Amino acid sequence: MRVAVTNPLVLFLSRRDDVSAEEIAALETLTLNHQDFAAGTAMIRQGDRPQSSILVLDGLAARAHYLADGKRMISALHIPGDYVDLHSLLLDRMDHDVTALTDCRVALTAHPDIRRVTERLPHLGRLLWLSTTIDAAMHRAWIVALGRMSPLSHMAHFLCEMYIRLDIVGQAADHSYRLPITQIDLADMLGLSVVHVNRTLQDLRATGMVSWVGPTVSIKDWNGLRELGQFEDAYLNLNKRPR
Amino acid sequence: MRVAVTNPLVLFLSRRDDVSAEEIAALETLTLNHQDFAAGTAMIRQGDRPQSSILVLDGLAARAHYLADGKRMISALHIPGDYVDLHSLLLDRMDHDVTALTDCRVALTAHPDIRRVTERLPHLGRLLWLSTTIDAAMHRAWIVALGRMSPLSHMAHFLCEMYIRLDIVGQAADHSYRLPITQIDLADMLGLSVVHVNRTLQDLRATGMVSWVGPTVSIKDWNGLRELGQFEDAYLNLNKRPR
DNA sequence: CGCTTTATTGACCCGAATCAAGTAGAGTGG
DNA sequence: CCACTCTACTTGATTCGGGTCAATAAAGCG
Repeated sequence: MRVAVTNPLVLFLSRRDDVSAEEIAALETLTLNHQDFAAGTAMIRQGDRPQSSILVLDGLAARAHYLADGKRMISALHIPGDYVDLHSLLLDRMDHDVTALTDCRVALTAHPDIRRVTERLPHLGRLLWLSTTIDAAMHRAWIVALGRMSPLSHMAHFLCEMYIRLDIVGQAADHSYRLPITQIDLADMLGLSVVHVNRTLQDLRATGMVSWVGPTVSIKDWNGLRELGQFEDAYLNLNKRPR
Repeated sequence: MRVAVTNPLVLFLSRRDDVSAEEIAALETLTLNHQDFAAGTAMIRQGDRPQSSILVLDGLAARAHYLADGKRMISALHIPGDYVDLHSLLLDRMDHDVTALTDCRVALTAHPDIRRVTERLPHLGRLLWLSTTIDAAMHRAWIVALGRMSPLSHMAHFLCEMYIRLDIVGQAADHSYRLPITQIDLADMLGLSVVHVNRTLQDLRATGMVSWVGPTVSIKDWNGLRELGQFEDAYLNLNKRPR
């Protein structure tokens, strides 16, 4: 029996810098402890003080914030290869929930182990640091889209981002990928009402640039969608270079 | 003549963990190289590949993103003690400008020097990593406010955040601080039009919770403002503990 | 003291929220 | 196998928050 598919975190990091065999081995050891979460369940809750960090191996997870009046906002969507809460290694308490939007398989990585690895392999430490700064860059892109883009452009931007990110970890092909999320989830990512998301999605489909049937997104006109969403991939740091 | 006021970065870090004398010395050495920027000038531009990172010593700096149609969005406001672009140590190219909103004095810290320090003093390295994860946490708080809060609450949240952050680095007293920014800048941080910012500001003043005269913000009713802005300071990681 | 930038106000309009109702699927169980 | 239920999706009507446009007042500032 073959060893499990390549660790998606290795794919994520390898896209940005060379990852040595020793570093890969360290990551494999770090991510041995798997766990499953059913769609809709919370992996971590606001206020928790986790002793380990969660790496998504399969499925989609979201960072969810709840307001006093019950409103929800999703500040990030995480895919396989994403370290959802690596920052909890350094942070005090979780300032948000992490929720499984679909059934998820994750790896739990104990904080002391991570710390040990980063001290033994400083370059790998920097790569992990890098992954949290890419998170921050994605946050900024979302801020810009929330603050200054039309819903239509925002949605286009979101679909572009998801394509690139999923492609890197081998979950997209031919400008097409699975995105099994509800319009409710999407509304909470775009900061819109569900009704308006539905209408915006219809407008987007009407452009012919994208089809989104069931869980499958297919980008028919990549350049058009990129332009509509003013999507520049620079913030995802896709260049392979020494870090 | 006395040595310059304590490095605000040391204040920032000391609030979150003990910083040893050796670490402070290393930071002082790192931040010797000062430079001034006039209000309105760009310290770094989108697309740049900086060889050093900027620490704000005095003044206010913003991360500014420009869209195709000329719209501007500010994704973060930085104050003394903030490492504006520490992430450029790891990232490829700047995905945004860094602009001086007021006259600024900064320290330029060369990337090789930072790298060397973090390898020699891993704990200090983690503290710097921590500062970038706090940036990310602030980004998330802004995302939530942009997506799901009313302009009035958003503004209240913003003023609460600024008070806490400025207080930590000794730039606030008695719930009062200097915030010499224009309503134009504020509009680009809140994702609103200038006109609406002006009106919202009047509404906020009308609550009596805040006065903002000239450059001076005075919070008259901290608890009221906190509640209005649903401000929870957890995301700023104000607990001093081992990191 | 002009000149430019910022702050303020009013009129008008449009985009997005809200409210309400109905449709379509996917399970579930009798 | 079909009624029942739950959730997600869709559509229409209405309301309202916030944008846009335009004009004026008030600061800064060279």
